[in-house]
Amino acid sequence: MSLALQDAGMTDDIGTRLKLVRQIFGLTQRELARRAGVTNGAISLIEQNRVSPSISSLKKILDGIPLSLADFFTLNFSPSDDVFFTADELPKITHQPEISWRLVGRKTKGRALGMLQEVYQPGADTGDTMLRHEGEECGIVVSGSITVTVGVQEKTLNPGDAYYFKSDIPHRFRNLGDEPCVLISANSPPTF
Amino acid sequence: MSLALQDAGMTDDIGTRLKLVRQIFGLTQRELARRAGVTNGAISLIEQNRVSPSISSLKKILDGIPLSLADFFTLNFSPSDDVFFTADELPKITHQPEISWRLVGRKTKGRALGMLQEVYQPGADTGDTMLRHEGEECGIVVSGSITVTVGVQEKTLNPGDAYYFKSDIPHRFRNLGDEPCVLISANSPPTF
DNA sequence: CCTTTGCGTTTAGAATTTTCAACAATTTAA
DNA sequence: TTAAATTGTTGAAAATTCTAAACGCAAAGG
Repeated sequence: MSLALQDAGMTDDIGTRLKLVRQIFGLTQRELARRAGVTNGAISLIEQNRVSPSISSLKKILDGIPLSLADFFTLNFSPSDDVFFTADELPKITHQPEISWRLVGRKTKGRALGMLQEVYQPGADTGDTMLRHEGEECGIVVSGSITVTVGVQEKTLNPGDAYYFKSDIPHRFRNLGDEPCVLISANSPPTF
Repeated sequence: MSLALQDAGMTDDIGTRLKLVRQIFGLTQRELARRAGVTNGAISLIEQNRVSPSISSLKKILDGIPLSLADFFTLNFSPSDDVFFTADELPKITHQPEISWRLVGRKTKGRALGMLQEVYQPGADTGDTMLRHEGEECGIVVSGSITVTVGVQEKTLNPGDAYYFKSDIPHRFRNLGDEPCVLISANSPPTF
C-alpha cells in the first residue's frame, strides 16, 4: 500500500497521479467533481486509468484543486528519507503566479497532518471560494503580512501572528502589503 | 505574425503550443503524425483548438517529437530581448532524464538557424531513430565526450571536436564516458 | 439493530475525439 | 507552364470519453 504510493510518484500514470494529488489536498472524488464542474464518475474512471481524460477535462479538474497542468505533470513524489527533507526536495506548487506552496512531506496518506510553506506575492488573493470540506487548519506568519478572512472575521497578520479555524468555514488570504508574505500552515483533514 | 508567436508563448492554448513546438523541431503535421502513430487530421484539429486531445493522444504525439508532458506544459516561449538571452531564459527541454536541451532563441519561424545546448549524462543514448527529414546540422563538444554515429561512420568526439552532416542520414548520440557531455549544436532545416 | 449518510464504482446513452479518405492550396521539378 | 508532390484542412464513420443515475459497501448515529 505505502509501497504502491511511493512507486506511483514518478510515474506517467495519470490516474494514480491525480488520485495522489486529490488525496494530498484532502478532497473526495465527489467534492472535487463539484468544484471542477465534472461528474464524480469521470474522476473515478480517470483514477482507475479506464479512460485517458481530455486536456480540457483534466484542466477543469485541476482548476478545482487548484493546480496548473504544468505543476501536475512536474510534481515529483519520488521517495526520499521519510524524516528529513531538504528545501529543494519539497515539491513546489504554483497555481496563480502570485501564490506558491511547498509541501512538507509527501506521504500524506496514513498521516494525520499536512504541512505547507506558502508564499503570497504582493496583490495575491485566493478569492473566497476556497472552502475545504472537513477538518481544521492553522498557520503562522514567518515574514511579510497577510490579510485573512474567516467567515465574518478578518485580520491582518504580521510575523509571529497565527490563525486556526475549521476548514468548512469559507476563508480567504490576501496580501495587501508590498512585500511577499511567507507563512507555514498545517491542516488535519480526517479524509487523509 | 511574429506577434502571434510571441503572444502564444505563455498561453494555455494547447493547439498553438503544439504547433510552436512542432515547428521548432522542424516537423510537418504528417511527419509528426507518422512518428507518433496518429493521423495528420488529428494533429490539424488539435492545433486549431477544434478538439481537446486526450492525454493519451497528446502523449503519443509528444513522444514523436520527442518531448515529455511535463516539458510541454512547462516550456516558456515568453518574449524577451530578441538579441541577448541569459542562461535561465533559455527554455529547457528534457525527454529522457539523461538528455536535456536548451533552445538558443525562440522565434525560429522565419529564421534560418536553430541552436541548442545539449547535455548528455553518462549512459545517455538517443537511439538510432532520430532522423530529421531535411536540412543539415552540426555541433561542437564543449566538455565531456560523446560517441556519434552518422550512417556507417562512428567517432567519439572530445572537447573541441565537431560534426557536420545532412539531417536525413540516420544518426545517434551516445555518452559512453563517465562524465556528462555538453555540446552546442546548430541546425538549418528549410522547413523552419 | 436498523437507518442514514457518504464513499468509490459501474453501466447505458450522450457528447466528444480520432480515423479514414478526400479536398484545396502551395511548392517542387520537369 | 504544367505535372507531381507535399502541406494543411475537412466531412462522415468509428472509437473513446463524459454524464446521469444507479449500485454496493462501509462508517456513523439514532
